[in-house]
Amino acid sequence: MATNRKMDFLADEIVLADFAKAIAHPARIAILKILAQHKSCICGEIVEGLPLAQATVSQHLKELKSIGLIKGSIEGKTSCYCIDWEVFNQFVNQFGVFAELSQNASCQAQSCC
Amino acid sequence: MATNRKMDFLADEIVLADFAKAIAHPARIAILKILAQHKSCICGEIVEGLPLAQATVSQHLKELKSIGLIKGSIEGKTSCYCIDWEVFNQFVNQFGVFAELSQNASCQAQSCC
DNA sequence: ACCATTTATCGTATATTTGCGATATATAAT
DNA sequence: ATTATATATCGCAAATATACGATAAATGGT
Repeated sequence: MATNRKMDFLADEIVLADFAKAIAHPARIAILKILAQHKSCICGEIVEGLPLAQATVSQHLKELKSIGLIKGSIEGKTSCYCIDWEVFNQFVNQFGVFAELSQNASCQAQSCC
Repeated sequence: MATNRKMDFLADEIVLADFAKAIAHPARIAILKILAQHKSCICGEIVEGLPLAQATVSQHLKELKSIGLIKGSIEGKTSCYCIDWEVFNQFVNQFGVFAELSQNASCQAQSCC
């Protein structure tokens, strides 16, 4: 059981779900907020700002980076991260899909809800 | 290990993460798309439209309902679901938080990324 | 060269999510 | 009342995600 059915869905559904999954944790939301506030690269400050161990924060950063929401680069002894706003906005705009579908809907009946 | 640190975060971070989690699965994205297209209550048609067993779809519907993204009501022999657009839009608007933080940021340095 | 600092990765324990068959429940039709 | 249909819930197996100590790797300072 619990065989992975992910690939039985449409590509854009998977993409949007993966984006949602990337931000589906308060720590990752908090990281994005910190990065947005600083607008540039801080490093161990992210660890300081979160109630989690360094290893855990590093793991969350990796996840955000792997989906492209943040960029990272090594600056000497430290690592710098920042939000890739282009990618971020691209994802957020995806939510417009639902409103579009809603407007094009042929059946407008509102029978029960 | 893996003790739940969720409550160590801010309320709005938890709320946004929970919303993201609710849509962090292609099946639930697909369900929302179907509901948006029909704009009203369909029932077993959701099961028909997905590559998953009825029990599994019912579980996904329950998750979307529990967070308030969809509403459901029983219509005789069938169940009807539809998107709660008020709640949906409320959540989507939350993403504006990041852009706001970014604009208010005192440190605008873009040293590395 | 040695040490302190910073960050990434590994290994592992635990928690949560996902998927589905089986079954319960509720209604409609006969 | 019996049966068929539609949906929800239960119980469990498998898959993923989360958290963190330990440790590795890389750099800068002495």
